[in-house]
Amino acid sequence: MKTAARKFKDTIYQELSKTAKALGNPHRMEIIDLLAQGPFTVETIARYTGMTIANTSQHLQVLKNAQLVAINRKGNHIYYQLTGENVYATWTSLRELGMAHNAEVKKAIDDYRKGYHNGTAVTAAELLEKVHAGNAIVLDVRPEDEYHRGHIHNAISIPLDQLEKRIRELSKKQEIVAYCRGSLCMLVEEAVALLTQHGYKARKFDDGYMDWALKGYPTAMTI
Amino acid sequence: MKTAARKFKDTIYQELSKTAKALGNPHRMEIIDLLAQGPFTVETIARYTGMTIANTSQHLQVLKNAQLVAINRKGNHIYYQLTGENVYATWTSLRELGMAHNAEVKKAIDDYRKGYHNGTAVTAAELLEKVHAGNAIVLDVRPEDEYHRGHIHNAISIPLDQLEKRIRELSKKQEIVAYCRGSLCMLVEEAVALLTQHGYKARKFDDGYMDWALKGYPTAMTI
DNA sequence: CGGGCATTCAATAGATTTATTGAATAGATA
DNA sequence: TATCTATTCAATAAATCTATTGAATGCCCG
Repeated sequence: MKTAARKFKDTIYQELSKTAKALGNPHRMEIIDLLAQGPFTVETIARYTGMTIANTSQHLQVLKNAQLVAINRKGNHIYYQLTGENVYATWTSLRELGMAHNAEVKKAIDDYRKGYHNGTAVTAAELLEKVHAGNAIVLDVRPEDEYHRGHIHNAISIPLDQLEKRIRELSKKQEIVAYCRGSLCMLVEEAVALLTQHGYKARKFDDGYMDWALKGYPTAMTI
Repeated sequence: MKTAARKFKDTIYQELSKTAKALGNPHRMEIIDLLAQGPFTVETIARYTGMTIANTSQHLQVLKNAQLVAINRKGNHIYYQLTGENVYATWTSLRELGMAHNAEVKKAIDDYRKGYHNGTAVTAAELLEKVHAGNAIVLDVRPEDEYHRGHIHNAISIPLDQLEKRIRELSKKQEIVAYCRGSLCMLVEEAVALLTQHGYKARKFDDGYMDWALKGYPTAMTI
């Protein structure tokens, strides 16, 4: 026979583990990571993650049941978004833990970054100084709507997929510091490689926008 | 064909989800919660969680493979312990998230508390007043070492497992406000029930020490 | 060296999770 | 009202996770 205390604990841990289970799938982790940038439709999420629509929807239902995401109808589309900042905070916590304890993760990131030969990254403190001094072009290479929702103060937006054809908008004389979402987002690597290749003085800020914003550093948004 | 970027993401999310998966089981969550108190043997963990030894061992292997716990031989026993503070930090983050978003959890805690018929809890503001006025005994029922690391200003320490035999140290005339860790810790409920049963005027402060300290209310520590 | 004890391993059946498929639904638009 | 479109549901087979059992391992101590 179980004591009341045992039953209580069983319930609590059972319920709490549901949250962790919902996060414990690679596709759903990628979805959380993506939704941290803002609300997206099922179709967009599916395209980003390379899943079928039906499969994506199914994973979104799991996240919704665990109260990690919520929906928001707009016209013919349904936008999914995180239910709160604490969802992203927990995902960050898990990511940090994984990155600290899992050698495979470290190796994969290292290998991928090394493949680009993009030199060392600018630190947040260095970038803050550059932003204040105004002696560097800060370049946001994320998709444009993510830029509009929030970006580093004084940054300009050229999404990666437009960078090649719009590259003349940039100056070869000033240093360019490019950034994207951060941590696991590798848009910035491709951007810096492209810029360097075209003779620009480009460096990367690979902490990304989320980290910058979380530090309370200056941001802006356009409406 | 998958792009290099897609392969990279697959690897990363696959690996990161392993950590979340390891945490995504009620038994393993309880083990993590227990190991936060310090190292324990398999047998102790099994007894505490109500599992068989073999099953406990199996879950511990899962946690070990995910690098969340490590072993430490001592004589004939093997002690399991968390591999770092960040493991507990992540578990805390998950717990907070679950408690914030999961109605079942809130309800279970509520119901369990109600089962003790310990009356209503003292709010933090009320307790603050009582502490200032000095017209209540503030009683810390956590294990003694936790009391020493930090406690509510002017609280006295009688760990729950010593309360029955040391109960005469308390006065029946003054109101007693007991507290423990908070959230999932139910020591305080048992303490108040015991005190009431012995004719003391006891109430509970069930936010617990962590909440009190986080509010910036007065605390003290002994060395 | 050998008995005893704590822990792990291996096998298995039952439960849960996952991706895929094609059909169903619910809002918007006309 | 009928049609269109984005999204969800339902069914299924394959994969993975879980608890249980009993046997195997490895370490201590006499």
